[in-house]
Amino acid sequence: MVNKVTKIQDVAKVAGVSTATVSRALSNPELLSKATREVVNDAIRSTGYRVNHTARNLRKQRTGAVMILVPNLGNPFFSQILAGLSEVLSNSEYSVLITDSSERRQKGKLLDYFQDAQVDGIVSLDGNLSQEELARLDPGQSGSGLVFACEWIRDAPYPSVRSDNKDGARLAMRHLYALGHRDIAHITGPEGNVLTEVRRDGMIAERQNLGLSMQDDWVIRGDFSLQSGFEAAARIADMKHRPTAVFCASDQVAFGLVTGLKQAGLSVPEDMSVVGFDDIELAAFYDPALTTIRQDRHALGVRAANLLLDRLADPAAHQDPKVEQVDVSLVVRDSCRARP
Amino acid sequence: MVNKVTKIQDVAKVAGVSTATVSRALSNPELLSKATREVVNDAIRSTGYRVNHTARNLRKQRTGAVMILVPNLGNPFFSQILAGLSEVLSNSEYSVLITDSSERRQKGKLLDYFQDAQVDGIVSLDGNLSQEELARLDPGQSGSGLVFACEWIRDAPYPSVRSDNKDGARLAMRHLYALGHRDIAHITGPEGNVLTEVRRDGMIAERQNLGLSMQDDWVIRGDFSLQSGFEAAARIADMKHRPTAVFCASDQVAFGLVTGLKQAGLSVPEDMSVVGFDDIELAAFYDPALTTIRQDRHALGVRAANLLLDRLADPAAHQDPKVEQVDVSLVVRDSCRARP
DNA sequence: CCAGCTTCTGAAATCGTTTACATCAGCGCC
DNA sequence: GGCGCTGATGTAAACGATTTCAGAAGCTGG
Repeated sequence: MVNKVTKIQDVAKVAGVSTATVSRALSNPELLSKATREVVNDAIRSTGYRVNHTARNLRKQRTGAVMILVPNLGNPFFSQILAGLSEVLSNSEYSVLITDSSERRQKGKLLDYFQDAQVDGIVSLDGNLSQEELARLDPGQSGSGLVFACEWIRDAPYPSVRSDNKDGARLAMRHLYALGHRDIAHITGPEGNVLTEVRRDGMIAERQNLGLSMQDDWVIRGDFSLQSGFEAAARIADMKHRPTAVFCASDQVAFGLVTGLKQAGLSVPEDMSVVGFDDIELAAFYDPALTTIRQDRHALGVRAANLLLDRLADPAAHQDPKVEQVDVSLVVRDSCRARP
Repeated sequence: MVNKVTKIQDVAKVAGVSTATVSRALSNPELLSKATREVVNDAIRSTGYRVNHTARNLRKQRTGAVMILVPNLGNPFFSQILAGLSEVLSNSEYSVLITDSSERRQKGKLLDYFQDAQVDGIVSLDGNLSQEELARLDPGQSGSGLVFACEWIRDAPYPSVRSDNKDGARLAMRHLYALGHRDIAHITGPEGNVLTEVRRDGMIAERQNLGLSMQDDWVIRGDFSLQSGFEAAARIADMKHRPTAVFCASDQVAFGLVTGLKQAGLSVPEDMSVVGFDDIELAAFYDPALTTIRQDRHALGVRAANLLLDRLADPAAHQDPKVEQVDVSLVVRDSCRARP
């Protein structure tokens, strides 16, 4: 006894109108007279009718889906952004497809996937898309359906939402400076990443502002990971002119660093002050609780989603590649101490 | 100059065959003679044809999507499971919709969403679905498209993939016992959660096995969160007969506990041994590096995805609600010490 | 040489909507 | 009274695939 699902025909029959009228009741109620509208709505309720999105999308020549491109689904950093994105998008008429870009790239399948990507819009958290990849993503040269969040592509004409990373670097450096530190190292993100560059440049700029000198080996290549912070610790511990503070490009790096330093016999904050970046939840519960730059990742997601929805709703109106900047703030905890 | 997208008609014209033949070349190549097959394939290549999934799905009376129900997208614990799920599913013909169940429930929209959920299958990481919710999810009483991962619903006839939580509890207790601990506390997950119960029961069972006594207040209600571990620390520190070791229901709880104990003047592992559960990435880089029960979250995701795909491919063949158990293991690090 | 198979292909119906166009009634106005 | 306009509705053609059904061609065996 399969409960045949009701379609627009059935509703029309019950209401005693044509399918066109039912359709209009759904999408353009203002076209109908009050009377019919009510009859139809009653029929919809009584039949328990649900619109078939596949059919609607086919007819409307769209997919009803937006894709979110995440560099690495396994990285918890992104989960809050995803939550924000999903919060907005799932209340829209779009469904949300989440895809791990690094994993697909690894399999050489990303391009195929893009070519096939049948979505109305894309939010990319991945700022390392190649020209070729972009070309596939953006077939109609319009670019209106592509929005970046968190990361972005330098000099490319896509709208994006990002944290004020430069200000983050500035805040971190000022905080350390105010505590008396003059010899400050930096562990970067991975090369080629736009966040890496902006945070590094922000740090260098602020360093010059403050009139601080700079040793080349105080900028240490990392990749945002725990492991890279851990490895950097060994190098720092071995320096003969050792910095007294380290500004890390991510909280994970900072955690790895603290652990590594401790193994090398240096304790934080007594022997070394450490500032992170992100303020992931664990920062407050680490030992020592981590002083860091707070990024509002949820807001990043929410705003990117809205940006995309605006563009999809009216592609013409939003031609300019708007860049929205989200404020960051310094969260002072226990991983920094005044220089002795 | 809009590049009109090629449809099956165009391919047919180029290849000099009917659309039916092109369609067959795509879905049932074995029905065609070698010659036509090649002609059609060439035409497909030369036109750059991509099948329109919306049209295909409409005709095939399915949605081409599976939904993943995540209790909380903001919780990093789930991201590895998602990665595993997505790895398998995105290589299938299904696209993946990820939805935050708690967030929707909060808005009272989960039921609406389910009713409307036009998906072919569902993987739920949320074991707290109500009867009503289940009923909506499972309209065709077949249940064949619903699979649980990680969590599950007690006594409900749905297939699921889960870690061997009981064994995890056993391993943790044995480890502590072997180190000489006899007074062992437990911080649980949230009430009503099936993982909470299984781990707690596993601990109690093993405690009896080992002939250990038990103080009521040694089982402390938590909720898997950092905060709850932190709060538990205060209670433990205040006990007059204080345990010498704590088995925590999650790594996050363990982190919060360690931080809280330290604030109370107790250090880990010197004054208290601590075992976590999950082995999230940070466990290795915490201070002290956390001894914990490793769950293979990626495998959980991969196997749940395959379970679902099997069922979708052949609903009849897989009627029994199969339960797959994934092994866990003890990872010994630095947060436990032999009892003095 | 023809009946009866196979094997391959094409014509056309179909999936469930939306929407361009046609129709028709009612109304105001000269 | 006839004309044009507006507002409300219906008819039927899309949207782009899959699939049923039937027919054509090629074989086999008697």
